[in-house]
Amino acid sequence: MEFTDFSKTSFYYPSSQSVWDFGDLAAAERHSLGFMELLSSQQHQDFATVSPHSFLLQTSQPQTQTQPSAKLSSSIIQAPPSEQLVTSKVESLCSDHLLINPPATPNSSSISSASSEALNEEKPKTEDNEEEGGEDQQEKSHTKKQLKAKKNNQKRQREARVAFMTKSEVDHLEDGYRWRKYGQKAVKNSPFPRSYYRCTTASCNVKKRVERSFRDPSTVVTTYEGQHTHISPLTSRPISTGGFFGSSGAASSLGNGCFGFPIDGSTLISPQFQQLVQYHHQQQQQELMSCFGGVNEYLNSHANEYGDDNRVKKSRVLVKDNGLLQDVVPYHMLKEE
DNA sequence: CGGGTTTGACCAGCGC
DNA sequence: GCGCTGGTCAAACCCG
Repeated sequence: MEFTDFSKTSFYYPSSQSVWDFGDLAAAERHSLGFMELLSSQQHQDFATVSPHSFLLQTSQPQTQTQPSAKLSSSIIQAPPSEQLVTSKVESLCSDHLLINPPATPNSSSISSASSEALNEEKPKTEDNEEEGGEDQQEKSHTKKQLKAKKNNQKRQREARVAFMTKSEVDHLEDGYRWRKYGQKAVKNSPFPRSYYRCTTASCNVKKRVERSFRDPSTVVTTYEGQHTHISPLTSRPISTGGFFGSSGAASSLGNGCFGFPIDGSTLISPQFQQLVQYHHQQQQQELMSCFGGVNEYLNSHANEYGDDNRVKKSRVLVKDNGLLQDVVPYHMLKEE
């Protein structure tokens, strides 16, 4: 099995409600903020999901096409619920690419409403489909309901989306889940079509769009919508043996973050990202230790900037204690400290 | 034969 | 209202 090299992946967070036009990534980048700016601009959001890697992602450096594969860059673009586009383009000190994950189930009202609608869509209570049975019928009725909702003058609200860019020659990147393509559309101002995929798992309505950036044909933009309601069918490794956050949907397995700060039920990390990070981690585990050293150094030197952000403090302390690193990093590596 | 892909058609939202 | 665009459907097709 061959997994996507997510070390070359940049992450984006389109608004849950606004349609992200990836044809204008350059515009998004023009609005990029430094990572610290991103942090400060997100004070209203729960940033317990910030990883130490992210703290390392401070130096801003343009991403170029000619970038050698060994030279990695990372982008974080987040569109907060206010629909204000906040972007951050950062580069990792340890050639890493991790994102600050905005709430998969955000506190904001806009996304929360989207989530609740998604729930309603998943478990609709209608009179239409009472006589209908089976998956197909449910899907059809689901569509009917969508149409009905639209007719009721309700703007269709989308699930929270997460998108990321990956340098790859392959359009459809293996991410551990099984997808069924259900559509393809030509993209305006782009010679590359956009493909639409749906998770093949029954009762899981996660979708993803895959398109190639027309500005950088070597870059594939993948946008996930929704959250998996199941564990990745292609992932069998449990969290304790190498997963960053554990498998998607297994909230109980998120007892500790890979970076040392605890991830409890209120910590908002989307399953997609957990999965991505998991693969990412498997590839770059070797680099972690040096990264964490940098994290603590950085956190200490920027303590004032973070103010009394308990989450930052917590991560700093716990990183020192290795946290779940004890699980994911070979013992001898820890001992070498 | 089952599951995935292709592709034309359809629909809704949005801007003019 | 009209046209454009994004998103989805579904029949036909492909493939192992």
